[in-house]
Amino acid sequence: MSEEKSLNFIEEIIENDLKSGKYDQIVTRFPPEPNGYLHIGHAKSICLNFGLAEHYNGRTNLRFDDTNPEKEETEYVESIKADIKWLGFDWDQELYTSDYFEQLYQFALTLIKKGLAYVDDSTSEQIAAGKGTPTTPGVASSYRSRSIEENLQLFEQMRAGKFKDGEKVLRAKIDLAAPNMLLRDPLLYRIKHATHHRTGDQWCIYPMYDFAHGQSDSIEHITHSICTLEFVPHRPVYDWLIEKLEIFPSHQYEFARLNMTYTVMSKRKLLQLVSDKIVEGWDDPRMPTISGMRRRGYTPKSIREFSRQIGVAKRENLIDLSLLEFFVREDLNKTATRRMVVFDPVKLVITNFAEDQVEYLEGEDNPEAEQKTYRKIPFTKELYIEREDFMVDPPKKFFRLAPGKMVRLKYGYIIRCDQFKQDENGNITEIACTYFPESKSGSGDTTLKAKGTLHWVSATKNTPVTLKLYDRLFTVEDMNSAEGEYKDHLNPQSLVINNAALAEPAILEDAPGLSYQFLRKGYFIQDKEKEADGKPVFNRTVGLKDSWAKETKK
RNA sequence: UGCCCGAUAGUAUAAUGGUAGUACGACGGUUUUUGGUGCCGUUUGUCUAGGUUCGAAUCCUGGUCGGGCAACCA
Repeated sequence: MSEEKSLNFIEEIIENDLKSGKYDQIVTRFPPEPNGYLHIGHAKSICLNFGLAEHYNGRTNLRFDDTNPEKEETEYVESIKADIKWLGFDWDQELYTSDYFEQLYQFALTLIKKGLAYVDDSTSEQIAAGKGTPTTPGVASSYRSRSIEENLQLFEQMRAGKFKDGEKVLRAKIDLAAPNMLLRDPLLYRIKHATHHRTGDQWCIYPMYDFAHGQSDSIEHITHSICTLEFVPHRPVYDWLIEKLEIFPSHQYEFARLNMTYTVMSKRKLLQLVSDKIVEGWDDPRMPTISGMRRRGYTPKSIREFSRQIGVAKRENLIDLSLLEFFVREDLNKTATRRMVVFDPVKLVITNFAEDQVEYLEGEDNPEAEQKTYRKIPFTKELYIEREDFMVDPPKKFFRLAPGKMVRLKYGYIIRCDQFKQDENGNITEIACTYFPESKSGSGDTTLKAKGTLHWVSATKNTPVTLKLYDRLFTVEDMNSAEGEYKDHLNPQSLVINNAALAEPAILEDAPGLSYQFLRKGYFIQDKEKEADGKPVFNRTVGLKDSWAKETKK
């Protein structure tokens, strides 16, 4: 980290706290609720929390915020841990808010004994009504004036399971006229006779977010508790509880959550996409989840770089998907193994090449690599090229194959198109070419020149592959302000399957998990699933930039 | 009509009272056995009205616009 970089507002706070001696070491935490899979928005938070601790020699706890047994599952715990590790971060301690249930209960007793909390028998409707509105103060329920002894007894009975769900709650006694609605006696505990993924049936009362998060931060001596903007109005509650409980003063800081074009980022909506089977699962490559992006071929580095570049601020934002794509291309360009795959094959015959001859050409695995490695590519009389790479009557700027024109076959020879065949509908069925042996790749011969270079595969020595071409899940840029239901804007083209593609044979020998660039096409990664007949499936991570496509649109 | 947060190119993000910069995008050029990559260049910005000051994106006041807050969710 030698480069001069300006600080974001949280880094400024930390540097000041370190300089002033307020803290010797910073402690952050990443506090996911295990009720869904992590998405790219969480990745921003993970990079922030873990990155800060890394940079300032602090530490970061992973704490599962599991105070709502009805929504939380162990499956989610495991996926969250795997995603954080995959992103390249290590937590100091693995913790659960449920580990603190006894401690939190004791905190609640402390509050009651101080006359700062009371058991309320009102229904949730009555409580909501009693809170008033933003412009009118709330009114106290008759239970607000219960004695400390009665509150203590009732709260113990709540824990002991004497009451049904919703019969009673514990509330803080703060200020029913506060302009901040959250200060109007917020709920601290509710009764839920539900089985918790870790504590089982040990508890039937569960703390609310407000009574769990800040206290957990305090127990762990978190110095900088970083969360998203929607918790700003909770901060006075956070501070009030810490003050009244006289515990370690953690502080909360808020930043704007990540929004991205053409996608949704709420766990509720993502869960719906999964349960309504609009996508295949949480790790569907179209999902903005970490696991989906991993399956799609995104790299941890590209996500970390993306998080760094988007910065941290307090203003609402909507980040261009193209920025994420830039970072994954940047990373993959340096690391992806090059292979040739013809997506839409059309036959090409080299008329002056021997019938049964197979010539093995050498192809660089990656022109950007410092240590060059090569693979063999079989070259034969009959080949396939991309249908779109041939035109009978091409426009001026078309650098590809056309009658009488010359192109280079990548890693091979320059060829000239002499003839072509068409069916009755005008579709090209075969192209006949002459090749020039002296133009062989690497020969250094420069007498012949070709403007374009095409990728190709042997017609006899290739392997069929399935290609899954993914695109944005939605058709609307800003899904937050899109009219109607978000499901109205699903992109019908978000997945296009190509069953006709043919790949060079080297692809069968490659190590699993390799990132590929299919030459002139895009970045791909092999999917975990194969076709029933064993045919490999490749997911498109992102296409290559295509200035020809842009040109043709003009 | 209460309280809170925010407002800098198309999108993000810097400038911490002293030359408005960076990245992505867009556009153009160049190199190239990937119409990829690399390299070079162009373009567009301080929400508004006052005030303080030699000097304001920055400080103050009013307004406008955007977001949030009245879950036994987090």
